Amino acid sequence: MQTEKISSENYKKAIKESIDLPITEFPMRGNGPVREPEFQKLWEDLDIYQQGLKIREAEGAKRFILHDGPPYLSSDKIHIGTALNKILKDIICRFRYQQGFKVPFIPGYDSHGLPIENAVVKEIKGGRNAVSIVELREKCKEFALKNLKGQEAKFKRLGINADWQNPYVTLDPKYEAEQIKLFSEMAEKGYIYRGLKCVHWSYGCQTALADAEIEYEEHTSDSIYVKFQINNSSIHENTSFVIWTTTPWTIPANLAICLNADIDYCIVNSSEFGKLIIAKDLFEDFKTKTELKNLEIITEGLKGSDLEGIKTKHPLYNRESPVILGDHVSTETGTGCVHTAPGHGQEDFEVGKKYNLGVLCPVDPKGAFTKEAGEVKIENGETVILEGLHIAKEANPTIISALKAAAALIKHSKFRHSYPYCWRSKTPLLFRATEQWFASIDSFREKALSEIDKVKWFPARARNRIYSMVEGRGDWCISRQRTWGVPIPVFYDKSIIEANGNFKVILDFEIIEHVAKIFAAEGSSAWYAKEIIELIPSHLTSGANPKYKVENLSKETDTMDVWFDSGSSHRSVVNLREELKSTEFEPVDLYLEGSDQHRGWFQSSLLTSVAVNDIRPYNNVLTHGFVMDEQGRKMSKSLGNVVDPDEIMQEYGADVLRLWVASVDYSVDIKVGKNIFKQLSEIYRNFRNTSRFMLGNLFDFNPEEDSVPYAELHDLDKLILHKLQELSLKITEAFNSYEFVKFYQLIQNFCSVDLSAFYFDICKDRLYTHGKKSASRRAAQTVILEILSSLNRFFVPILPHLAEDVYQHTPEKIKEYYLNSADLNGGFFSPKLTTSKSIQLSNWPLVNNIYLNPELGKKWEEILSIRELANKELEELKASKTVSKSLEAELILELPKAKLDKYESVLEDIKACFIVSELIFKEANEIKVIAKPFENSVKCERCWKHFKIEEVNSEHICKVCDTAIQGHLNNA
RNA sequence: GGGCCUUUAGCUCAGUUGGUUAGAGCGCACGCUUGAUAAGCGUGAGGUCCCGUGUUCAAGUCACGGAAGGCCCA
Repeated sequence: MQTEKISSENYKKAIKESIDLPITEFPMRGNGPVREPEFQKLWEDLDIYQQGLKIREAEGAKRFILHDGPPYLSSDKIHIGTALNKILKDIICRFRYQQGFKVPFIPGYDSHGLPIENAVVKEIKGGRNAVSIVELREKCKEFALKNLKGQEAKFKRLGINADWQNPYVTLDPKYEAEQIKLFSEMAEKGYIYRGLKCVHWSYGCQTALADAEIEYEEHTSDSIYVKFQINNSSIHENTSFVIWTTTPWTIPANLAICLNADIDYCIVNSSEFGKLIIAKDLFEDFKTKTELKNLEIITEGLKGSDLEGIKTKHPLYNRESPVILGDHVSTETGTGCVHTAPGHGQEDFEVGKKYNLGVLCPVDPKGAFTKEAGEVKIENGETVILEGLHIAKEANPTIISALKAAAALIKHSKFRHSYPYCWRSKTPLLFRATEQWFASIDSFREKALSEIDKVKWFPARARNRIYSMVEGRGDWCISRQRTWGVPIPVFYDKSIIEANGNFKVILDFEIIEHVAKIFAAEGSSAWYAKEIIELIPSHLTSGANPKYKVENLSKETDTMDVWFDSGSSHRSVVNLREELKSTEFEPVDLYLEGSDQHRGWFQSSLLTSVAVNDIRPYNNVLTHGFVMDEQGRKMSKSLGNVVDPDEIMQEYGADVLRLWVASVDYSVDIKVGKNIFKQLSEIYRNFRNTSRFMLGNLFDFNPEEDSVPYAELHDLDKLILHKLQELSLKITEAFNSYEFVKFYQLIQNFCSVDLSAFYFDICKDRLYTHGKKSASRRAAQTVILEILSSLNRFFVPILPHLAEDVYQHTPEKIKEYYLNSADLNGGFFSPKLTTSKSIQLSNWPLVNNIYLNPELGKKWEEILSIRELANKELEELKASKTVSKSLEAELILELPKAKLDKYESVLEDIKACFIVSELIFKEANEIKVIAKPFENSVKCERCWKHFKIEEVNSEHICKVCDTAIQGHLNNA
């Protein structure tokens, strides 16, 4: 041995050199915007998605299916809400994978519908009529697929792990083919019918409009008060109901007068018009508006319900207009007696259906009266045939004149109000009853409701929301008068006119089967591109006595509601894709969408699935709220508070965005903004630094050789392992119930309170100064590796890039250990893996029961509360400037006898834990901590602890440090 | 206008069946450290529990009314 020969110079040099500071290349800052794409490239090169499936396949794992709801392809960018949605899905899929499930995730896109059609038409010179339907649809397809590429790039940038090679798109020919088969099956069961519905109609464009295409503008209408005289009633002789309307041209379509059962009506005597019935609350208003003199109420106390069934005479025609009741009638304006024309208003239509009034809609698509409007006598005694008169031009003056002639017009004036206009032709809109296709909900409503109760809803209140919607909803109008959609595959036989005046509908399942084959091969544009004869199996149109005569047929021009498109995905995707399908149709594990989808996809999927599969399409449904700005207000361009996920990723990276998703209670609306991301990036950095400290202190650790058995660990080590297991339990529970905000709070607390401020701070002495190979340092490293191996994997679902970064900077010896230790916290990787270049394929850490030690936890809870007291005392001491750090102090701990006995054995641990140089126990009745400067002590130049002079050598080095230095010099 | 939902510290969240002085982490302020250093440690200051009324010995918690905000409808 050369010990005695070690020169004082070498010894002095070794004081610093022998200190084992952390060594790692792992950067403090993530620099996500630059480095995340590098990790994503690695994953793509390794084909992590397919790899994962293969591993689980080899293990014979159970499947977990989260079926993606398709975002709409109106833009090549994604909304922050869409980012939230996809990140949540990704977190869940990654977690389920780690738990051992086989998790196929097929991303989807919704590609048909009005907004795309409109955006495309806007770009066509000469408007929509400048191109053929097939050309227009081709442009729509190109537009949608271009946006798909854009959105896909954003989703990948978010780090979403999915089958990007094979997404599903609703315009995919196979998708469309399955969709019309589903339609056909519903029709076969008798769930599809053709009926009337009131729609916003633009006579300028001669088309029905969707809500999004309506603009409201100031408009001057003819406001008229009209009396409807009661027929042959002994009770109310010479009495009339008074209605008010701003659309005189709908008077010919009047079929009833609607009152509210609960409103009070009165009879008013007028010198000019006889006795008039109006709502009592509107008497003053009526008097003012009509400027009628000498009005007086002669009878009151009549309820609407008292008047139901009275027959009045239509002022212009020889027909009756009965008094009916409806809840929509109010006393806000008018007379409380509502002119009811079922052909020209949704509420009128609904109430008319209830009373079986029928529907009269004597207006053609161009806005002119039809023959049905009949003829009226006007003021000069002339009879005018209404047919051909336009409702925006001659119709109103003519009707008003006729009402005057019939002595039914009480008052005519002009009325300015906001009125719906067509966004394109800028003409005022009308309500018009039109023929539409419907799915009859009543046929399977009960079944749908009972299936709702078999689904587990997160949060639970979602169940009530969708239940009441399905319970109360009317039939589903599935047709749209649009070009960019899946055609409704039916024909009309023009040679046969049915009782309702329409052509006979040909809904032939054999034809649809044939059309589906064509769609599957060529896409649904074939409906427009092909001749009718090509769309029908030849044996139905040929021969001596063909079933159909092609020359008599015409194609349906309506397309399907896009909710029918996406609502078919259980059929077109789940039941079609090899990796998703089951032998019998089975509900998938999870649907996860925004809360607006209660009325949307959750419902359309449920309805079509119950209709054809007789079962719900999902077993669990998770909903999230909407993303608001930092004040909790809705984002809008005009407010300038829109948060673009792309900008966030450019500034902070995807992981910070993902951390945001995990940091909030997404079951309600959530807030987002600059300050929130600033906060999050600080938390993210804390996670990095926690990981960095662990990596740095494991640089020389070989788990195979250096690990210290549990029994030989310090109390403090056992304590933190116990806390790690508690954390693991809670985090796993939180993930299982999709409560990621719990993960966020727990992991944050653990990293900053339990690790950074406690365990790590205390361990630094051991790690840095006890000597590389000392048992105490190896014990701390053993524990730190346990923590790292768990934390690294906890981070994978939420922060996959950070987790990968940590893994890539993990010392090789440790990576080998991960790969070979199948028993490390449940196996770091699958035993089926022989190499792993990525942590993305790691398994979820299992709780290690050996480490659970509640008794120890309880003991240390007490000590930690004393630590708080000690810190306060030390702080005061520091404030008095007598010491500048706690190692310069000594603590006197006064304790009751019982605690004294308990703590005596771990005195060294407690001293380390308080980070002081001297700790003295004293017996007392009360717990008390006294801090004072450690008098007459010298500082060990190496570990900075203070000692009595006789405890250090001539170089002012303590015994522990001396041993470490000797060890260092002997190994050098 | 209707249905469903939200409101606790600057931010993100806890707060059991009503029961001491409403908690945590972060941020902030002040101090320490310079051996996790564009880091780390300690201490401290922050609350009209959205408002009002009621029930109760006692209300963040229960009831009723309202406000603001959100989603879906009309």
